[in-house]
Amino acid sequence: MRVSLKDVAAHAGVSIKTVSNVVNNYQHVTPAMRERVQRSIDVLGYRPNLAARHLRKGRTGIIALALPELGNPYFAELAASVIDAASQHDYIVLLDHTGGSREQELLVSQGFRARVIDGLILSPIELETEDLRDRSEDVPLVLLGERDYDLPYDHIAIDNVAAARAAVRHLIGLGRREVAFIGARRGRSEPAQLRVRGWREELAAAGLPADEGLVAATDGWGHADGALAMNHILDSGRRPDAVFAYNDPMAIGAMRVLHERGLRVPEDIAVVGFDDVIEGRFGAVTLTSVSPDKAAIGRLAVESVLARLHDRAPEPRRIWADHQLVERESTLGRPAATNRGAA
Amino acid sequence: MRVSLKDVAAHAGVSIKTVSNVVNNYQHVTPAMRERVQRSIDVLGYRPNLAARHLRKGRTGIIALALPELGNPYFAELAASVIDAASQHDYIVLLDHTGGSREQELLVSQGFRARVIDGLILSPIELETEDLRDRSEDVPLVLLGERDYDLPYDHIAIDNVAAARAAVRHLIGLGRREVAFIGARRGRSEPAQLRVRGWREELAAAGLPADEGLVAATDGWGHADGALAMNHILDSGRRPDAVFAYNDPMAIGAMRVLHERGLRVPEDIAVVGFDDVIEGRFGAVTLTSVSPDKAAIGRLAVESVLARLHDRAPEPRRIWADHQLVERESTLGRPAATNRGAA
DNA sequence: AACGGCGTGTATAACGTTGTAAAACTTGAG
DNA sequence: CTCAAGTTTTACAACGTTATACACGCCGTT
Repeated sequence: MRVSLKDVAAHAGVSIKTVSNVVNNYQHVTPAMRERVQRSIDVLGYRPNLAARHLRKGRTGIIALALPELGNPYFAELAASVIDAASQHDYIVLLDHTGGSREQELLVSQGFRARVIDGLILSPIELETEDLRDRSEDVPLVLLGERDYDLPYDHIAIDNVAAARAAVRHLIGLGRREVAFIGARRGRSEPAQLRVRGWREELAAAGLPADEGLVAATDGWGHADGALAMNHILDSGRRPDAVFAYNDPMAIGAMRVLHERGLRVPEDIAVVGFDDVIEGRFGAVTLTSVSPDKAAIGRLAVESVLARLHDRAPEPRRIWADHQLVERESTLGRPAATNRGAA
Repeated sequence: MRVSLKDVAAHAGVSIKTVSNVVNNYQHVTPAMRERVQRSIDVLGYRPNLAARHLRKGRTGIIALALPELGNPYFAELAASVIDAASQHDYIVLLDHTGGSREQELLVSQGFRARVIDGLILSPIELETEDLRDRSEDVPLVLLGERDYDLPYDHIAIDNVAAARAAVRHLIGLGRREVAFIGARRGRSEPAQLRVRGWREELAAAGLPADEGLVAATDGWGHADGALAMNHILDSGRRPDAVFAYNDPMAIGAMRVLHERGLRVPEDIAVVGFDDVIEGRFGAVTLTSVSPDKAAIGRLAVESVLARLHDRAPEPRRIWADHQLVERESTLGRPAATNRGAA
C-alpha cells in the first residue's frame, strides 16, 4: 500500500500536520524538525496523493488543451509548446481532440469530456458565439485561433487578416494577378473568414478584382482537401497564377495536384501556405508560408488561463502573437511569360 | 459554489447515499424514488466530483500516453487511436511527450511526471531494460514500439524484423542491389536495431553483401536527420540504388536531398519509408512505406492496460499488430540503366 | 515574578464520495 | 395479527490532505 502522511508522521514521531508543513514548505518549521521529517519522508518514499490534495484545495494541477486535429503538425507543435509552458508552472496538460466538430467542441467547453481540470484552452473550429454564451461551467476558458468571438474570454491569436494580406501582397509583388484561395470552409460557419477577408482586402488595395470563383470551399483541412479544392478550381477552367491556402497541408495537397497536371511551381503557379510546418521545408518544392509564433501562443495561453485561475484576472482580452512570412521556393521569382492568359 | 450530493439530498428530501445510489445506477432503488432524485439532480445541475470519487475508490479514470514526439504524424495518429479506444471504456487520456530522452522516459515510467493516472502506455526510445527492472511504481505499464525488452510488461508492436525484411525484399525484387539504411540511431542504445536486423537478414537471404558503410546513424528521427544522413552517405562517395529509412519523415528528408543533388526517385534511387504517414501520399513523388495497423495498436494498448488495471491480468505478453507494405511512386519500376556503377 | 508576544507544533474538522452494516419498510405465510 | 424473509433506504466511517484554531514553550519587558 502507498505511504501517506500518517505513516510518515508515525515514523518521525510528530503530528500529521507537521509533516504536511514540511512537504509544503511552510515557513514556521525549525531546520532540525524539517530535516528529521524529511528523513522519514525519504526513507518511506512518501509521495503526496493528488486526489486528496485536490479534494481539499479544489485544484487538480491539470489544464486541458482541446485541439481539432492532432494529425496536423501545426497543432502538434502547438501542443508541445503548451506542455512545456505548463510544466514550468508545475501544471500538467491533458490533451483532448475534438475533430473540429461542433458537438465535441460543445461538450469540451461545457466540461463534459474532461471533468478533472482547473482550466481549459480550446481551439474551436465550428463553435458559435451563442454556444459559448450560456456556458455554465466555472473553469476558466481561453480561446485559441482564428475565430472571432465577442465573449468575455481571453482570446489568443495572430492577426489573421494582416497575415493573409501579407501573403497575398507578397504574391502580387511577384507579379501574380489571379490569386486563388483554397480552404474557405463549407457549411454555415466560416472559420477561415478572416483569412478570406485578408485575401479580399489586399486584392482590393492592389486594385485587382476579387474573383469569387477562385475561392474554393472544402469540408476539412487536410492534404486531401487541398488536392480536391485545387482540382475543383482547375476543372472549372480557371488558371490562376497563384494559390494561397488556408494551411500548409492543404497547400501541399494542392501542389501535388499541380505536379500531376504538369503545372510548374512556382513558374506557372506560385503557392503560399499557412502555419509553417516542418513538412513544408522538405518537399521537392519548399513551401512559402505564414509562420505564427507557436511558442509565444502556447506560453500566452498557459499564462492567461493560470492568471484567471489565480484570480489575478484582468478584463478579458484579445492577445496578439507575432507572425512572419517565410519565403521559400514555391514563390521564387516572377511568373513564366507563357502562362499569362493561357486559361 | 458547486452542488454536491448533500445539496441534492436536501432538495429531494432523501439521504446522501440514496442520491449516490441513483447516480451510480445501484440496483435496489424503486423507480419512483429514482425519478424523484433524478429530477432534483437535473434541477440543481449536479455533477459528481471526480477528485472525491477518486480519493474514495482509488481510481482516476485517466490513463497516460507518453510519446517521444508529437510532431511526428505517426504518433499523432497513434494518439488519436488511443484516445478513441480509451473513450469507449470511459477513460480519459493524458498525453505526455518525452522528447525521446532517457531521462524523461525514466521520470515518466516512475510516475513523476503525471501522478494522477491509473495506467501508463509508454513508447520508449532510449530507455534500457535495467531502467525498468527496478520500477517501484504500482500503476500498470504497457510498452509500445520497436524496442525489445525482457521484462514483465505487456509489449505491443508490429513484427519489425519481418516488416523491414518485406521492405528490403521489395527493393531487391525491383532489381536494386545496394540498399542503404538511414536512421540507425547514434549512441549506446540502438532503438532501430530490429529494422537494421531485418535489413541485414534480407540482404543475406538474397545473397547480397551487407555493406555497413550504407548504414547511416542519426541523432534524431526527423526530416532534417534523414537529409543529413542521406548527404552523409552520398558525400562518402557511395551511390546506393535504394534507400530504406527508419521512418517516413526521414525518407522524405532524404528524398529532398536526392532532388537537390539531381538524383531521380525512383529511377536512380528507390526509397521506402516506415509508418505510412499521410504526408507521404502528397509529395511530388509519393512514398512507398511500411504501414502498421495504428488503430489496432491503440486499441490493444488500451485494452491491455485496462485488463491489468482490473486484475484480469494474464501473463505479461508480447502482442503483435498487423502491418503491410504500401507501394507508391518512390519504388515504381526497375532502376535506370545509366545509374549502375556510376559512383 | 508575572505578563504579553512571538515562534513552533498539534488536535480537529472539513473537502465529496462510496462501502458497510444496520434500520426501516414491504410482503406473504402461518 | 404476528413474524420471518426479503427489499429498500439510511447513518456512519473512511479515503489523504490542508485550514483553523489552539496549546505550548521561550523570550524580553514591566
